[in-house]
Amino acid sequence: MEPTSLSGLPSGVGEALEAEGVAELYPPQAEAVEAGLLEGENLVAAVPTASGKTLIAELAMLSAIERGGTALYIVPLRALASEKRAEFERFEEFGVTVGVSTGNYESDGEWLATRDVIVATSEKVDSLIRNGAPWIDDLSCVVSDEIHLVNDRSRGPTLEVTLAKLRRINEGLQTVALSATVGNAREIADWLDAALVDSDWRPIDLRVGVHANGAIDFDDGSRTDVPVGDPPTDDQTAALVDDALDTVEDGRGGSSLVFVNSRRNAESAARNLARVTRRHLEEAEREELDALAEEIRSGSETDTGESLAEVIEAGAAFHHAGLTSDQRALVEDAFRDRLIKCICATPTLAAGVNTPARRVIVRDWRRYDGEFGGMKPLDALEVHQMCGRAGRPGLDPYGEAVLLANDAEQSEELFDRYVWADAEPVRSKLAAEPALRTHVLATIATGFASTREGLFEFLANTLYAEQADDDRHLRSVTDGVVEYLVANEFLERERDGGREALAATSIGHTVSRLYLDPMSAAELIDGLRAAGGGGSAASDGTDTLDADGVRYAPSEDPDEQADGFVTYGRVDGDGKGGDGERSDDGAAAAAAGDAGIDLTPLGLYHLVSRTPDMYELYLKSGDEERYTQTYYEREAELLGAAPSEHEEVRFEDWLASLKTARLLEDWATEVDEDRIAERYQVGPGDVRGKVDAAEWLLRAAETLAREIDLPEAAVTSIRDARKRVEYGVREELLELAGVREVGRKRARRLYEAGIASRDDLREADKATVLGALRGRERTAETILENAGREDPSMDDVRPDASAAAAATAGAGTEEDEDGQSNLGDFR
DNA sequence: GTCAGGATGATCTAGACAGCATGTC
DNA sequence: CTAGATCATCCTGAC
Repeated sequence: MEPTSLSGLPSGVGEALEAEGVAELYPPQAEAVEAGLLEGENLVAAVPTASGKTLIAELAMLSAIERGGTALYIVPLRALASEKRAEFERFEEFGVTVGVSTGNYESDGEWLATRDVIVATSEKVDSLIRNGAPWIDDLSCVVSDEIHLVNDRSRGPTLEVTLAKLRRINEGLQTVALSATVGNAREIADWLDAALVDSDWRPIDLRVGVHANGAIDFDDGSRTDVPVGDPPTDDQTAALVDDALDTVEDGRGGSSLVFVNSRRNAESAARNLARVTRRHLEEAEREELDALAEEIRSGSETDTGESLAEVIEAGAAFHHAGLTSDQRALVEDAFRDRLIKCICATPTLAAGVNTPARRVIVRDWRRYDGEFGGMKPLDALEVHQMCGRAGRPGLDPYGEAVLLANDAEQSEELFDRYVWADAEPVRSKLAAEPALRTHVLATIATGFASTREGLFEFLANTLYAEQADDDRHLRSVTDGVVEYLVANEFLERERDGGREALAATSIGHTVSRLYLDPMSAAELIDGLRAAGGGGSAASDGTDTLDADGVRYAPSEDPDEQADGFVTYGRVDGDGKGGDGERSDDGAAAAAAGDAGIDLTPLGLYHLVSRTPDMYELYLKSGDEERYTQTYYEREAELLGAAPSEHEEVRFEDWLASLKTARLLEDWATEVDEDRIAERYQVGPGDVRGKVDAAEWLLRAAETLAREIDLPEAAVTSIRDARKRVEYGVREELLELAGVREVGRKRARRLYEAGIASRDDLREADKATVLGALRGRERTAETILENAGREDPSMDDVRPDASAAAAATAGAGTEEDEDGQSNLGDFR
């Protein structure tokens, strides 16, 4: 089937595809077309990675657009959204417009409505539905990429529910779902009332094998010797990477992708393999790599950045979530450009953007899992996804995926478990409390259901219902969740004649729209109420707003306390307990004495850190004592009642949150990034992640504080705390850091040079500004312009030396808690 | 006295979505 | 409490 013979596409598209090199549709693509893809039929395509799934999606969307409709493309990761946008934009010459909507990158809402194709993450789509984005109603085609992720415990249910909602809103909606090859594609197709294309076909051959005893046994029966024992390739991985580099096509050796099970392993393996890749570099490559390393170093002065730079110089790299998104993108691009010869990665890369390699090496096939209680073998699906990264279209005659085994016995096990095995079936994870908590609330708040029965009727459209023998379990979890939501006043029961109806309260609507886990919202509300809505921190002493003794204790309705599950996270008592005394029974004494607890940044950071929407920091050895100590010292700042120290698990969580809060506080007091990374033993990417999450949650907290009528001073405290994490500065720099192009470092330099505000920037002596900015004229001009200065030009201005000196001295203004380790600190 | 190298014990463990306001493909 | 790799530390034995 040739692309030009397809009907129903915008004119010229067929020819354009042909020009791209699509002479003939791949068999699965042709099968999809025969199943009515171009006529709006539903379709599930379960095919291997890189076998033309994207074209299937494109054909569906283009034909929908040709019929006058619009399409939505749902991706699992933000990084994939931009990748897909770039891909789809090649159809702009046919008048097809593309827009993206994700959490951190949003095209204007109205503008989006004019796009033909919108790319969004599943959470964003869910959020858009909750917030009533009008264009959702007008969609004619939805494509869901990587739909096997409904199997994911934490994020799968959202995709499942979102698809159910989209299909409910618009009965005629064409649904196209793309999946990896899974055990039960038929079931997914049945759920979506779709035709099924289930195929193992690939455009590039993939050979999968197991390496043991110096040779790879491939699934096609062939065997390749790759001896081990010749330093510096004296381990399996190194030997295989070396071997791949020896197979030269068009002048360059084959690249490898190594999957390992921890960040530490990724970094140490990269160091090890750098010795191998280094020997395969040419002079020109060496220079380019040096430039890349330099870019990494200038981007983030952390240990992680430094060790990444070091291995990059040798043509290797590691890749995991501790890297910033910049660092990751840089590594991915350089690998695609064939400059980096080998990446050692955690599973970030298996599900992420497209980074094919000549050879994939699955070094570790077990990973620690706390719930499982030990090292758990990876799912076959996961390993298949990794292996699917082997084979670069147009470069490799075939891809090779190699699993590593210690001996013949293990080799056999790996063949059975992964090489010959089919991927596991996808199972809905919807019937779990955390998932239902948020989706039940949203379902009612957005009017998809208004009674208990209505809820079940809606949930019958999910994959869970398709798979479950009966819905008793789902019903019982749902009932429990409804109780929880009612007890926390997110939902209320109404008598409507004889029937009992469910409706979202005003707060419930807010929580749904904020996209918060209701449990996070409950935690935030309880914490804020327990604080008594005191004025802002000692900064200005205006505590007048709570002078009337207003205390925001929770309601004392005894019914609410009947069930531990229902009242989880609520604060008992009347808020008149002793002065911040710790309560040993978990009740009472939440609020402090007469002055009320101020909302300090640390208190707020701790509050947001203990919500389920914040990923927990791990307590390492020694942390338990360290943060117990911190807890005693700063107990008065923390909001709400601490769990008793005897409740070990909950108390540990409390300390872990305190650790996160301290990290955020460090960030908000201008502690250097590398210092933070070292102190908490995290990567720069983790710091950014924590800061982003805190920013988001504090914004939500601000809205909730208004909703529950806390005094304006409390709202202001929250906003200031939020801005301080957002910019990473102390209070006095908030205004400066709000100026575009002024970050935490420049703000501090300007401040030390005597410039403290936007007005100062407009009025200040230019020589001072230039001096503070270390003589960078372009930067200084841009900043002055952004601050609204009439005459930003720096022509003929010479930097003021004393300002430069002050700025430099001020750059080290961080608190030092290590004390003796820093004798040079004269402050 | 020193140092290589083995035995023992301690330590640690993947990932990443959302809001909102601006400026950017 | 579960597992396994890695790393720090201590110990041994050879010189």
